[in-house]
Amino acid sequence: MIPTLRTQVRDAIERAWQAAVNGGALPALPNDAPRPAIDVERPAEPEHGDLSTNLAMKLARPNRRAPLEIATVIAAKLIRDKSQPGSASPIESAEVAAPGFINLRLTDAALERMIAGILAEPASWGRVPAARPRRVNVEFVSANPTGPLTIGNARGAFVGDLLCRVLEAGGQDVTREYYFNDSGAQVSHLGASVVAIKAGRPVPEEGYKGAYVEDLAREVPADVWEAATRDGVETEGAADAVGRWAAARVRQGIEASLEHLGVHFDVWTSEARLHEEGWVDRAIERLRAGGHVYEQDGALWFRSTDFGDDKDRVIHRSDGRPTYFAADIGYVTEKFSRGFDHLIYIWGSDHHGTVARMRNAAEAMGYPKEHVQVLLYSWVRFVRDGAEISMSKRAGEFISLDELLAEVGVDAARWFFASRGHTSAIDFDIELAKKQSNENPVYYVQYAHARIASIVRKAAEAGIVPAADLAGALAGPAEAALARVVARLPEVVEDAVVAEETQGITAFATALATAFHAFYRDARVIDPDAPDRSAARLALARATQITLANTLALLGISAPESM
RNA sequence: GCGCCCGUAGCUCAGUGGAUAGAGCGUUAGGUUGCGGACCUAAAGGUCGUGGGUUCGAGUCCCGCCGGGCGCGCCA
Repeated sequence: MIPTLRTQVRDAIERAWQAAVNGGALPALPNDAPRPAIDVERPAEPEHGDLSTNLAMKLARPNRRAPLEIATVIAAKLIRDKSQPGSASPIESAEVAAPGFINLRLTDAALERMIAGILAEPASWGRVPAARPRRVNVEFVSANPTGPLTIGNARGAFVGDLLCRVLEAGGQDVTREYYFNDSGAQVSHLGASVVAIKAGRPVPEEGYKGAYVEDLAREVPADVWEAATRDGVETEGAADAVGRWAAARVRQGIEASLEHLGVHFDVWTSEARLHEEGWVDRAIERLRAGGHVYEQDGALWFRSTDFGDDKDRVIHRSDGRPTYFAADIGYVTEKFSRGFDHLIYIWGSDHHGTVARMRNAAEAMGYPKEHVQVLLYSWVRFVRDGAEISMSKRAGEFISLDELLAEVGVDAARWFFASRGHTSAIDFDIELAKKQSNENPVYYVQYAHARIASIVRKAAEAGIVPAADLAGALAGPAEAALARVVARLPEVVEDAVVAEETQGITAFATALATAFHAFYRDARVIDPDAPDRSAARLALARATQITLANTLALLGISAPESM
C-alpha cells in the first residue's frame, strides 16, 4: 500500500530538516525543546501550491532564527533531495513565502503512482491500516423495545454506524452492539397495555397507546395468551409474560428498521441476561473488594466522588432492587471479558450526567478509563414547515424512523447526518428535506458516479481500455486538477478517524464530484481520433469512479450506475 | 445556582492555531449543434453573539458577559 501523498511529503520534509541539521545549516534543537510535529496542509489558495508546511515558523523560537531563513534552508534541501538520482521524492518545487511558509508542488510521477495504485487495488483504496489494530465495541441506539424506533432515535443510529464505518476504514476490528431491557417496568407496562386491549379494557394510565400496541394485541399467539390466563382470566404475571413476548416482537421490528437503514448489529445484549448470568453481582463484588462501595440509608452506593464525580451513585435501592447503573457496571465487565480493547458508547447529550459514573466505575474495577469512551450527540429538532414536531412514544404520538425514510430516503438521510458534526444541535425540516431532495448534494455526488459509469460503458463499446502505463497521463491541466483531488481520499479518511467525525468525508465527496464535472467539461474522454489520450483519460475516470464509490460506501450510501 | 454542549452568509451547516473564512440550498446574470443539463461559469451576500487576554498569527486556545439546548433522582 502506497503511503498518502501527505505522508510522503512529511517524510521528505523530515529528511530535508535532518540533512540541514547534520550539515550544520540549521542548529539542532535544544535538549529541553519538544520536537515540533511537521504539519502538512492543503493551502486554500492554488498559488500556494499543492501542500504547505509551517515547520520553519515552529522552529523559529527554539532555533532562534528568522522563519524565512529557516524556510529557505529547508526548501533548498528539499529541491536537492529531489534532484538526487533515483529519488522518489514527491516534491516538484518548494517555494518560501512570508511569514515563513514552505509551499510545495507535487510531481506528476507521484500522482501517477497514486492513480495506478487505485486501479491496481480498488478495494483497499481509502482504507488506512492501523498501527495497532484494536478490537472496538461500539454500543448505540439501545432503545428499549417498547415501541418502534422513532425519528428521535435516528441520529444515534446514523452517528453510531458512521463511526463504525470510519473505524473499520481505519483498520479497527469493530463490533456493533445493541443493548436492550426486556424485563423492566416499561416492558411490563407494554404487556399490560396489550392485555388491556385484548380484554377490551382501556389502556392503563402508564401504558402505551400507539396504534402499534393494537397490532400487537391482534398478533399475540395462542400459546402465549393461554400461559398468561387461567380459565379466560388473566393471571398475576400476565402483563410480564405478554410483555416479554411483545418486547421480543417489537425488537424484531426494530432490527428490521435498522437493517433497512443499512445498520447491522453484530450483538444484541439483554439486560435481563446480564443479571441472570451474574455479571452484575460479580461486578459489584469486585467494587466491594476494592473498597469502592458503602451502605447508607439502606441503599448500596458507589464512591464515584473518589474518582472526581460530584456525588456518589446508588447501585442498589433501599428496597434492594438494582438501579440501571448496576446493570451498566456488570455490562462493562461482560464486554471486556469478550476481549475488547476499547468500548465506545453513543449516547444522546441528555445522558451526559451519567458519563462520569460509568467511566469511574470502570476505572474502579481496574479498566483504563481512556478505554471507556462516551460519544455524546446533540438533539435533533424535527420540524415540519417551521413548526417543531413534539413526540411521545407512550401517548403514541410520534413519527417512526420507517416513516421518515419512506419520505426522505435512506441515502439522503445518511448524507444529512454524515455532513454535520455530532455535537451540533441541528434542525431537520422534513418538508424541506423532501422538497430539496432533487437538489440534495448526495444526488450531485451520485450523479457524478453514474455519469462516469455511463462513460465507462460507452468506452467499452468503443473498444477503449484504460491505459496501463500512466506516465505522462496527468500532464494536461484538466487531468492534473482532477488527479489531485482523487489522490486525497486516504488523507480524508485518516482525518475522519482521528476526529471521529464524517463531515470531512461528505465535503470531500462533493469536492470530488465538482472536480469531475469540471474535468468532464474540459476533457473529452472518448475520442476515436486520439486513442492514447482516450485510454489515459479513461484510466483517470475509472480511478475517480472507484474513489466516489468507496467514499459513498464509507458513508453507507449507494453508488448508482445510472439514475 | 453549578456542570456539559452550542452561537459562522437570507436558510441548513462545514471550518486538525496559519495566508483573501467555505459548501449546499435560495437569489441574480449567463452557458450546450459533441461522452448523461440531476451539469457548468459568474455575481451579490459575513462586525465568525460580545468584551478582554495568550502569540509571529485566533472563527479555532484562556477568562468574563449575552443568548439558546441539555443535565444536576434510590427515573431510564
